[in-house]
Amino acid sequence: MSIPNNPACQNCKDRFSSIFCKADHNNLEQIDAAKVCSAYKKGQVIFHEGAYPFGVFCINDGKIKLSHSGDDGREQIVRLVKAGDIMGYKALLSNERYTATATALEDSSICFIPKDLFLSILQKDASLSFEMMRILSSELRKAELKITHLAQKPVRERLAETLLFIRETYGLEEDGSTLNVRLSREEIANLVGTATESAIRLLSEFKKDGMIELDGKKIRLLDVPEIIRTANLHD
Amino acid sequence: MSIPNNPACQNCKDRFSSIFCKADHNNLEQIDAAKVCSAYKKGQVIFHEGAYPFGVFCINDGKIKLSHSGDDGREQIVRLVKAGDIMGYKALLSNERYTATATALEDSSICFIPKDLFLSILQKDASLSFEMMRILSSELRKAELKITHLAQKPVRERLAETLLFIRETYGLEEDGSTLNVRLSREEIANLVGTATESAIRLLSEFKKDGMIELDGKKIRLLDVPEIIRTANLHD
DNA sequence: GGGATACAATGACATGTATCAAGGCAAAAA
DNA sequence: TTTTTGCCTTGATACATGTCATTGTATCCC
Repeated sequence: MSIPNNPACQNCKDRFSSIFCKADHNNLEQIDAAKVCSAYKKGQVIFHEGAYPFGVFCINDGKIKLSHSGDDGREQIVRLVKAGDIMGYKALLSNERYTATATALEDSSICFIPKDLFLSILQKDASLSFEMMRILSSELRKAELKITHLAQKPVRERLAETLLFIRETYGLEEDGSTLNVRLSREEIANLVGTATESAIRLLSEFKKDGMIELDGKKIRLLDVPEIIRTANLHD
Repeated sequence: MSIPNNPACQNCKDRFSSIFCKADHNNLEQIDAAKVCSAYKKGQVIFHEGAYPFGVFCINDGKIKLSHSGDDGREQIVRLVKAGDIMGYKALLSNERYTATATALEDSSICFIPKDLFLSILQKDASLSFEMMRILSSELRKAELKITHLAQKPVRERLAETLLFIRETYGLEEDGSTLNVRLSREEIANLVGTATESAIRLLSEFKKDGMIELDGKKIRLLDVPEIIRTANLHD
């Protein structure tokens, strides 16, 4: 299933960028003592839509997708998660079941922090809870923007926007142009909110127009300014 | 512009349902002393997308829409606000400009709470900030569900869903079937995320099918179970 | 290696929805 | 009243996009 290995939070390479960077030192020690870190293989599910949350997950290393599954079974990816991010907090805070499924996009190392501890520290540590609010606000802002674009922009623009979003989230490889994640065409489509075939067709167009280069699941962004123009980003 | 009238928070009819129901009594007194309550006419803008926030707004009475304006000028309604709700907190917490415009759907009475006071109380009052997180989580959950539905459901289903959403938010009139708000066809379309003409056409269909009754801007829900079925709600 | 399986790509087609245009109706203004 | 204005409504049309079907192409496993 998953191999535990417990790196100390105090040495976590993301301790300065994650939500816990603002946390009190004592609290960080408590978290470190209680957390359990596990390894997940690519494709493995960390938690399932509909299940009850027992804590939050903090990504030590790897990449995760969070997705809803619609009535017809098609999935909609609602968030991409990277090292240093936490996930599963929404269900925990609103005391409801998970509304999304978390799946590893590559082999990942993920820490689990028990519910009670996380909530009690949130009660005590004002700067941590403030940081939590900042994260929630920012996610909400992104979600509302996505709603507007889904309602108003054609697929072509949304695909271009999605490529830029992936770059922002996961960055580029050493060559400075290849997106640093491998997604299937279907996953890209589920991120854009369109049919797989449409995503494929438009990616081919983008390639023909010299905006991108395709090599299997590798995507190189050749002409970012043109992609930005295609995305029609004035917002 | 707007006529100030300052009802005491301690007697506010929504003090038990709003976010402040969990707030400490001392803090509530502070808020009461600092807040400014104003009256807004229907159609009046409370704050504008792109402006900097100086505080949060708490609805004393009335109904408000929060909307993004897309690139082409078309608006997308992202939230409906009612008495007891607060708005403008997202921009405040993430320390950014407003991403939406707030417009009164009817004559409303709205209190303004200055930024510094709100933030400082949020720092001190753990249960208030916890309540704030609950609200944010819940809004985020709704937004993500909307994203999935926009991406996957046809307009017909989304319109049915929107009618149910309006009922949930603003409730019904005394007759037990008329939606307790007057929205233009354009506003309904901007809530659904479709063209005005499409919304009109589908409303006519719903009427023909006996699900609803239309009388100007009044909408009566005649057959709620059938509307639920049309909305295809299994989620 | 060679079959099997999953994924990618492309074409043909159907259709939901947006867009454009024109007319109707009702409330407000002159 | 008549005019004006703002919405609502309906029809005709075009187009983007989803769906279905087929072939090609890697990748995995026995």
